[in-house]
Amino acid sequence: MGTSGDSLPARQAQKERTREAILAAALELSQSQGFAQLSLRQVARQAGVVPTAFYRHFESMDELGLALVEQSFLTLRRMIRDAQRDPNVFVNIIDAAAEVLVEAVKQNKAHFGFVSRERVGGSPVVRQAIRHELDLFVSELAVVLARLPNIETWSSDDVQMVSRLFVRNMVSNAEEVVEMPDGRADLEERIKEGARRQMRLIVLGFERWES
Amino acid sequence: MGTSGDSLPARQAQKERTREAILAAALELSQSQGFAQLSLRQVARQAGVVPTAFYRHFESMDELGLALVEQSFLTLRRMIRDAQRDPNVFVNIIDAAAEVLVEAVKQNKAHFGFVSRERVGGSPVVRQAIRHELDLFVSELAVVLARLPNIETWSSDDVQMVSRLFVRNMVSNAEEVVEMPDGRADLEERIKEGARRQMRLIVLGFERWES
DNA sequence: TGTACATCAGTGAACGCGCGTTCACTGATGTAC
DNA sequence: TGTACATCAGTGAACGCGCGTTCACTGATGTAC
Repeated sequence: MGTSGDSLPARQAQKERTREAILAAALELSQSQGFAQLSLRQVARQAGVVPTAFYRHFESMDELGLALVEQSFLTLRRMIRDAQRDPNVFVNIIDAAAEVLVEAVKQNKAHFGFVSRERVGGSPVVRQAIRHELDLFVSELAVVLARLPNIETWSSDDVQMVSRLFVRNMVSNAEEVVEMPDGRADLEERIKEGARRQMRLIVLGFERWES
Repeated sequence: MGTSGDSLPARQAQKERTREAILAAALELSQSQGFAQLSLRQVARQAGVVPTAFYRHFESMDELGLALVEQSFLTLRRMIRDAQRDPNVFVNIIDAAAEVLVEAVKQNKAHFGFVSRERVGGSPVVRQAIRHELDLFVSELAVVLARLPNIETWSSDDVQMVSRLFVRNMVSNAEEVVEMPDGRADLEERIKEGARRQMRLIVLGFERWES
């Protein structure tokens, strides 16, 4: 079960390539129109394939949507994993997190845009899948946060709530980065500064709260 | 130019009623499907009118969407005006705000849901109109906040930023209330408590920040 | 290696359907005298 | 008040179009011998 193109029988490899083309086509088109507004035929056209070929890969547009949710959260988790390895995290976790967030979103606008758009605007099935993944993600982030020096003494309820706030702000900031016109370094810096402030606020507020 | 049904010529009054029926139909249908997914014919059907009659009132679905944006922000502004008159505001502004927010959203799920959904998922025209209204709203709220005892000494930049955070959290909390199943008083209380905490956090954090 | 058959990803024609928009219309409401 | 005409909100038929889905198909890839 190789991940991509390693020594599969030619037929399976080609099928895999078409599947990727369909996913990429849908992701690309959904950036301007929103996934929920896409038609099966539009996606097939963009993927360079006849509409009926779509059914060899997905039962319906909803199923394709779920595959994109999965893809998007893989991207998101990779971002967190990379961030944890970044040595700057040990110097100043908040500055590093703001930096990583903005950079990762910039480089994966399609996936982050997909999540933030379809989280509220998508079909019921897709919307629910995203909410579920985000809930999971809040819990996963809570585990990471719980190990941090400033936070390790907090109650697990408080950590969960901070995690929820962080994720909520992450989503909001990702929305802003996605909407950001290209080449506006000033806007980018403002968003980063905003993200830093918000995180500091949350941590400061909670410390004082507890004391 | 009476607002509703007061002594207009019968024909105009009837036209106004049909217009309201179209707006109500679109708002209702958009709760399950999202406004961007609605067709003109669906809206006309739900409004009890033939598709061509739609054009007597709106040039296109986009124009109807803009009318709904306008309606929704009238609702939002009414909420803020009522909240300012509420005597509890002088006792504990944060608790009062959380209470008013949840109650107002509960009673206007359709409008708040419309804004939170179409803010990211709508057509470009509608999306931009909502962003513009929200920006205006941040500035308006900043004026209100600037007069509050705890805040009156802050710089206007800081007030603007706090206003932005409040509005962002308001939108997030409104989303949660809209998604809340009916009759779950426990969930409602949790959302309220969350909103109170977030507002306290923001204010506490900012106070400490400035000191 | 070569042959005969099986598999199956992608094709292309066809279908019925709801869509947005046009057009000429109808008949109740409004206006002038 | 009554009549003759104007206005115009809503009607209903018609159009061409893109849609999702079905079906029988093709031809390259895979397998058995």
